[in-house]
Amino acid sequence: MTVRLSFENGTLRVDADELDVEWLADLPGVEVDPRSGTARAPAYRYAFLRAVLGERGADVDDRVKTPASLSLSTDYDLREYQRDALDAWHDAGERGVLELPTGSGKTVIAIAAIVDSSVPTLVVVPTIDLLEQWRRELEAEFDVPIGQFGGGEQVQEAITVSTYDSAYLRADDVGGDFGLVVFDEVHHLGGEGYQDIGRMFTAPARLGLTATFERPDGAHEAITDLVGPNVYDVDVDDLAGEHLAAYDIKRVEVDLTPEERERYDEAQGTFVDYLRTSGLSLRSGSDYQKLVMRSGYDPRAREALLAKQRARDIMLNADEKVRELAEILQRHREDRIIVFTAHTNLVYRLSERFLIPAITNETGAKERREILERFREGGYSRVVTANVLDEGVDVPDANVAVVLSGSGSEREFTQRLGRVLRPKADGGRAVLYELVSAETAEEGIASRRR
DNA sequence: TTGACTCAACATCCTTTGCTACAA
DNA sequence: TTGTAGGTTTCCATGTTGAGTCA
Repeated sequence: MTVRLSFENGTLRVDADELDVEWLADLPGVEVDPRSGTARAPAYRYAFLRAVLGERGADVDDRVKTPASLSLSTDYDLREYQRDALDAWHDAGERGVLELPTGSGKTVIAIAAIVDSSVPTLVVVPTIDLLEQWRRELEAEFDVPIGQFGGGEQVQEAITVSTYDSAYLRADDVGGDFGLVVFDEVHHLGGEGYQDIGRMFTAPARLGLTATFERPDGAHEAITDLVGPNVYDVDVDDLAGEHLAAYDIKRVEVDLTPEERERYDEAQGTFVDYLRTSGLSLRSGSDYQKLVMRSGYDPRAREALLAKQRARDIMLNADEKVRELAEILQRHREDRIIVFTAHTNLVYRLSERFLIPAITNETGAKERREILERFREGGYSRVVTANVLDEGVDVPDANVAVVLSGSGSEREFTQRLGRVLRPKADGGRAVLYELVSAETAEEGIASRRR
């Protein structure tokens, strides 16, 4: 029996000369369409299916484009932990996720992996900014043209960098063309739509890079299926002091003003009252999701959610935080500071009050570049931002971070901390201030992210 | 080529103690 | 008796991004 494998529209088509439908359907992951009689499997099962067919003694007529090998080399000298991470990935059969802190040189490891594999490679990244950074790195490192999907360009080369969005749009087409896919910030692959990217490529070798693999919604399990398990992780604290700056986290509790306290208690009370009287218990994010759905048809649920929103606004944007920030700015006159908030309104308030340049999603690309450039050169020593600079942007190094407000996300916190961890020329310590409104739900939020 | 716009997608959003029906 | 799963169906608000369209 000869089995033919081919890539077709993001799936793997499985044909046999004497069409034995039952035999085909018995292959793991293969489904037979009863009308057309064609058998298909998700593209990412390609390597696995080849192995199974081999075990079952079938002849395989493999028409998936076999990626030609490239001749690549690199001058990079890997640090010990980078070498260990790469070895762990090889030992896992070139499938898996490396969890390393921001600034630990994930790109370098990926480049070494590309050299070791020397097959056509797609690098998938979440933002245009990262697309450009990767492209520059790869062009500097390799003597071959680098392709690009995204940011207004659609050029395929043996080594191509793509945004997640473009990879999703092109997967139908090019899903069979690569031997290795590198997913930068691989936690994004857990998004419902993005998971398809992992499914629609045949690449047997897969490398995921992230600073925080686990997702609160559990979708890292899907990533494990698509890319491989977490095969290596190193913690910030393992590298701090040597490869990253040593740091301190200082938590500062502030009180609400009497007027804020009154409004907070009233709003939070409305929310808690609703929970008590509706018999709804909130133990997980999905419970909260139920509440949101309920708010679609239950006016009391809607009012409860709006009240919760008001309570959040009050505690996250408390006046006393602004006063505390003034002191911190005074104390760190000579330092380079990034201030983070959860809401853009507060960003603009702080920007006006302290004359600090602001960056939010509303800041155009050109202005954003200019501000960051001046920050890099020292013209500005402070920047205030909401979530824009959390990830996927090349932010010049600072040594003080002030988290005025944030979410309970461990990922967000890790990324913000990462912004001050580049090793300091003078060997100095970095510091992160975390401002928390006392006796509010923010205390819970703050402990969740740590 | 650029800028302004729209659109779809993604992420976070939650809290400590309880009701009800059903299966083991 | 004890333990466990649980429903309604597309979703309150805010922040952010990339792609696409059009002038």
